[in-house]
Amino acid sequence: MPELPEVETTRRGVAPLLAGRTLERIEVRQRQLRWPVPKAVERLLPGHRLQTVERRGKYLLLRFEPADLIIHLGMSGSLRVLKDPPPASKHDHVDFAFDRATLRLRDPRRFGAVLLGAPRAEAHPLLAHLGVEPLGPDFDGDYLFERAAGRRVAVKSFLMDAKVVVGVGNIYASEALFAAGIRPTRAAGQVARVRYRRLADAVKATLRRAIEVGGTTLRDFSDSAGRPGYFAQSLAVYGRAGELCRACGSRLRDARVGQRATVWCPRCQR
DNA sequence: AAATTCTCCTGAAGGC
DNA sequence: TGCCTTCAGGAGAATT
Repeated sequence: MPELPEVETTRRGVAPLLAGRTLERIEVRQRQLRWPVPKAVERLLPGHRLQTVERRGKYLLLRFEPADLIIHLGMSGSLRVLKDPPPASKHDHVDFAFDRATLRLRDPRRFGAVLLGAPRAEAHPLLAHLGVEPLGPDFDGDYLFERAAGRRVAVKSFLMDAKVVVGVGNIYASEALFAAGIRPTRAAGQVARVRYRRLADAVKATLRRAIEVGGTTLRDFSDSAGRPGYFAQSLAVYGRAGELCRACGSRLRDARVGQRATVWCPRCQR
């Protein structure tokens, strides 16, 4: 599923191909995504040039002069740039036809979103109160420690709270907590400052490494091949419940934490 | 205010 | 082989 690294990979794939191009028309085949695709998208954007493609958390922001196009990939969304788009298949919900290529949104589960930020995405209610960027300068252990003060929610849920820090989904939260030696179920307010420093470093390292690996999907970005299961081979705990810890050999435990599948090593993580 | 539960959707996986 | 059930999951909304 698209996490921050895959969204960033998508951004890096789309930007050089489409920035500066003119959006000629939009075809919405399925308007009912997470929220209905606003008609204003089709009304305001065609005829305008795409200025930049940016990212805020897991939201992609396509900046046009009149307004920003906001795209979220949800769980199963993907974007492709197609020079010569084949006929749309069942889950190809929206096409953005630019002068040289078409940006096509595919999203089988329809948890994704296409929205309009008018005039700018930052003002949109969904983005206005987001937490800090995990790879930005404001995210560090001290920040986490201060935000966690008094919180009794599990540290994993805390780390996945977009009002705290954006873009850390289930996979990376699980992996970063393992790397930092912190048990996911521990109350957020019961984690020491020094351990939050390790956690913040682990989040950054994990995301950066995944973005690097995600770069391999860049190369075949505009062809129609499915994307590879990047990063999967280097996962220490996610999806490995019942298997043995690669660090100490203990059997990995699992439970649901905040409605999310969670795996940890009972020996390495306290 | 904070924490928990519910909700959207479809494909994959498991059970029989 | 096939049908039915369960589950996964991002994250806002609703509820406690």
